[in-house]
Amino acid sequence: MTRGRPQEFDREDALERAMNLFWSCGYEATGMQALTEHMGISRQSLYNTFGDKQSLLLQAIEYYDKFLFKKWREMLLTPGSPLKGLKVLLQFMEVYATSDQFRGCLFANTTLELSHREHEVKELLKKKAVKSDRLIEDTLRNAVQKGELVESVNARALARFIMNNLRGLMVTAKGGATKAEIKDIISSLQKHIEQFAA
Amino acid sequence: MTRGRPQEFDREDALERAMNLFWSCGYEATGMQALTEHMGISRQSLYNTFGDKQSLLLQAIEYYDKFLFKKWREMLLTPGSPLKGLKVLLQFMEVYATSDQFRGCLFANTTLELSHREHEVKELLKKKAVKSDRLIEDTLRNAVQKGELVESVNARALARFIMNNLRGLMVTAKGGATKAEIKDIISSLQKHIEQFAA
DNA sequence: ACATTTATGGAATGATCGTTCTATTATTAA
DNA sequence: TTAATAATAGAACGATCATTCCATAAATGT
Repeated sequence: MTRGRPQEFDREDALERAMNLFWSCGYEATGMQALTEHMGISRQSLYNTFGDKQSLLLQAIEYYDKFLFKKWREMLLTPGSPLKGLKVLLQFMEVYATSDQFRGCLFANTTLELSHREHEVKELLKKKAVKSDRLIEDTLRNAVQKGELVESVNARALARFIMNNLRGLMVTAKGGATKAEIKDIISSLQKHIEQFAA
Repeated sequence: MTRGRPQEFDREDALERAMNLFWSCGYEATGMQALTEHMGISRQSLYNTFGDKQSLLLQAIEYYDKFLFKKWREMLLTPGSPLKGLKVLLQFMEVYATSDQFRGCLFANTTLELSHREHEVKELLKKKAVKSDRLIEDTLRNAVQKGELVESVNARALARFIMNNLRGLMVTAKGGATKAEIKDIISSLQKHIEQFAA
């Protein structure tokens, strides 16, 4: 069917590298030259495969989405108990926020940098934010169903509250907060959730 | 004493305009040409008075600090009761986060955009973050002293938790959250605080 | 009058930006 | 072989970036 020379580089690999550069440096600070070098492909191949810079960012965000939610789902599901899964996630966020390799969240970074002037980017990020909220909300509903949380809990509001705290953590941690500060925040959030334990 | 032509423009006015531009557009997206136009002074005057772009940003952040904490202190103090003052502040943040003129927080915006590569900027922003935490912490201690909060409350941890939520709100709101989402978050935060009411 | 400081406008710097074009080579399917 | 697709390198695009230099005019204190 298809004719012509096949693609040599792995599209996913190149995209992952682009994602990492956007994640580490931000959108404006990441130049096309740095991208080609870090992705290991030529300028033409980049434009042919991913389009212009903004289009590449959108695809990098989608890749980050896949990458992130896979990890989140693993943490939320594997412990068997939804509430324990949530604690694993929060514990992981604490470790990440206090690590030397911390570079925030690509969603949060890009939201603050671009959402006010790039409508297409904003729309995509809005969907991802809703998706995050839903994932936590579903986890909370599972916890209610398994009798781990009281039925009177407002799962949607609590999920939004938790996600708001995680977004805040991305700012607090990037601002150079100490480990003690991060621990205080996660600990407070844990206790807030335990309030609704059955 | 001083000889020569006196400065014609008002330094504070020009700085406020610079702050507003950085606040609305971000650091990288704000060009020197846009700054001179919006500040109403010539390029030379800008460099003579404020130094280079990064130096101008640092001064704009200081101006924002003055501007912000003055407003916060007013809200926290005027109602007479520390706890009521805190509620006024949270209510104000809810209104701001759901307004059409919302443009986030200059501290948060700049933290995510620059703190990972501009050490001097990061240091300054770290100080402002600590200052915010302290302001809330002091308010909470006043509330304890006035018998509005139980003595067992960990004022420092709670202050950090509140500030983390406000930072999160700056991301959540910029991501295009609905008014219902913002209300859920502020409402949850209010209830969390009321937990410690005496 | 004189020295000093500021303001203004224009030109120029060198660098980098994202993007496109051209030309050449390589690898596939028909 | 031929047509089609992809890879690479290099040049060039026009635009914008932050910054500096220059020349000139205006307003001050001594």
